Amino acid sequence: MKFSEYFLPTLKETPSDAKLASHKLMLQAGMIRKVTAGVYDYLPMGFKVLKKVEEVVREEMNRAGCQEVKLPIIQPADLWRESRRWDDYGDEMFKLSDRKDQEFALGPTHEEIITDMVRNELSSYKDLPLTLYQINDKYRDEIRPRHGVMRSREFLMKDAYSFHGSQESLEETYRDLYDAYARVFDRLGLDWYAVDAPSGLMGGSYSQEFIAVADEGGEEIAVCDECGYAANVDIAAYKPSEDEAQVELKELEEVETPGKETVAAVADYLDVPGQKIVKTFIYSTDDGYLAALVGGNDELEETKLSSHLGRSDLEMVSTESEIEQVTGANFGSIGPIGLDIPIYADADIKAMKNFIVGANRNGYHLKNVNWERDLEDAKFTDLRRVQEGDRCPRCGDELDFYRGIEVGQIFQLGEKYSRALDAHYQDEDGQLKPYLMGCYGIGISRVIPAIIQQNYDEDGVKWTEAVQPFDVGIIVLDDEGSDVFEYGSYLYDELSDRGYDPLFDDRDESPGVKFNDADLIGLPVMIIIGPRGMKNGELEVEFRAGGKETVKIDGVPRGEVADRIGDLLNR
RNA sequence: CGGGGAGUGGCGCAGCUUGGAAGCGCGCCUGCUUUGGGAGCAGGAGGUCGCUGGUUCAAAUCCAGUCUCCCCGACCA
Repeated sequence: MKFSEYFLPTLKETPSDAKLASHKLMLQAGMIRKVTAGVYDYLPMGFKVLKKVEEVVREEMNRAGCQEVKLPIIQPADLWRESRRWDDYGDEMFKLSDRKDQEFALGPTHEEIITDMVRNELSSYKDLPLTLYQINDKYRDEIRPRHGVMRSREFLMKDAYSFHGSQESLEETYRDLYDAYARVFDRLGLDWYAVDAPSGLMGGSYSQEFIAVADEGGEEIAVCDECGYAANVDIAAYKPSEDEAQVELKELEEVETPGKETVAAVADYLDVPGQKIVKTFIYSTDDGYLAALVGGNDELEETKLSSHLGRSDLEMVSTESEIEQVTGANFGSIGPIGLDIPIYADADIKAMKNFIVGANRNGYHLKNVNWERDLEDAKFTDLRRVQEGDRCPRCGDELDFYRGIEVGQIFQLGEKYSRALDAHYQDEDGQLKPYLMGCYGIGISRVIPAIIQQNYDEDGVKWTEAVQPFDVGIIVLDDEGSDVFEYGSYLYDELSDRGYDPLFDDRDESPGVKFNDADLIGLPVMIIIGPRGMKNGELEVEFRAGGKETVKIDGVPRGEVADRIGDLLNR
């Protein structure tokens, strides 16, 4: 490609509304332009990179035995009503209607569509298993789109769906797809972790996310380097504390704590460590109230509570009047003792003795509370968020915490959609059974900012080999008609003929502009041909990753120079 | 949805407090000079000041409403 003919509008100044490096660089390097919040144009170079990501994914999906299809973006509301997700997905969906007032959605995902497609065709166990995938735009009316194509409302996703007659088959495909994903992200050059994940709106039993490590990422994960345990912090488990040594159980005692409404204030007032206090949260459900208890310095993880209880109707009681009605006290003094509601306590505080809770009487707390005597009905389970210093639930080694960008997620969905959509097959005994399903997504468009976020410097992008938009740049530092330009022109043709993808910077621009653009757009190698080098009988080859080579051209046949450059490109 | 901020040539911004000729830098066009890390000189094109209404002799500027966008948070790939 000749730069002068390529639609590659680089920006000297960085757009003010971009904060993240990947967002800035994609705009500056002329890859994307914003159309409206969360919706972007891909310019030629951006699109080229996008297609490279897509191709890596497609190759690995095909290799894993998946078949590519193309499903519609416009989807009828009826299908979504059938799966009951029309309301569950809610405002997250772009909804529209046609001239007859028929309702539709722009597909945020395709479980309904694909299940509908196969339900009339896969009628025998002999047809299973089957895995289909597509690479297609998805639409989600994000609450807050941000960081360019990192979180946008229209985005390109690879989504695959598998159908099975047995859990074993589902698990086998799940493992195969896991392996395929590992190959994809390795090939793309990402530094990534696969972590246990909540399955959210998709439903299902087991799910893992693929997280590209980046400090600016929106996901937080806990990882054990010792045994390989890795989980999204929303569900990450920890190893509970050991029982405190034999301690005498002291007498329960009500103490005055006037106006002390926070853990810190109470701890300070009573001169005890904050962790000695147990926090109480009251939740309402369709079937009444319940209490959740965590340590004073811990954070209740609602995801854990709701998945432990297996219910999605949890709502934390957050108005003064309601909390008073349930406990008889205001927020600063609520506690579990004397409440006639189920009590769930975090496993980590089970070992505590003689601790402190609110007295359910304004301005008072209870000291020397003990489970076996005062709260014998409390049920213990993992309820709190993991935190710095926690130990691995499997091996006890200390957990490491990272932030990252979610680039993929795989789910064992089970029967959720096949049941809802009445999608059955007949097994060997002639029994009608719903398929077991899995689904597997990769955020193709999000992979690009993830790669950039892991590979850039102050000058611009440093592409990984799998997605680099060009193999090499040819920078000529003289105008058309000069020997310099002519030599560059020759190398451009020659390298193209040899199967490389060069960008020939033939623009009438000053050297500084050309060098800076080359760095910005991430040309992995620059071949620099200028009058100065020409005079010395040489040209320079400069690597984006660092390092420089000089190639002698004086008296050397051009073909040999091209050979030499080819060697340098291949190393 | 809560909190903060911004809408002025393609991009980045000033002007608004105190109403009175729409400016600056970059980019763009023409010509000449330049050419190894974002060149110089000269000339030029380009703007419904987000939108609607109001106040006023006069509104980018004051008032009211409205739309859009950005940042932080709760949600999600």
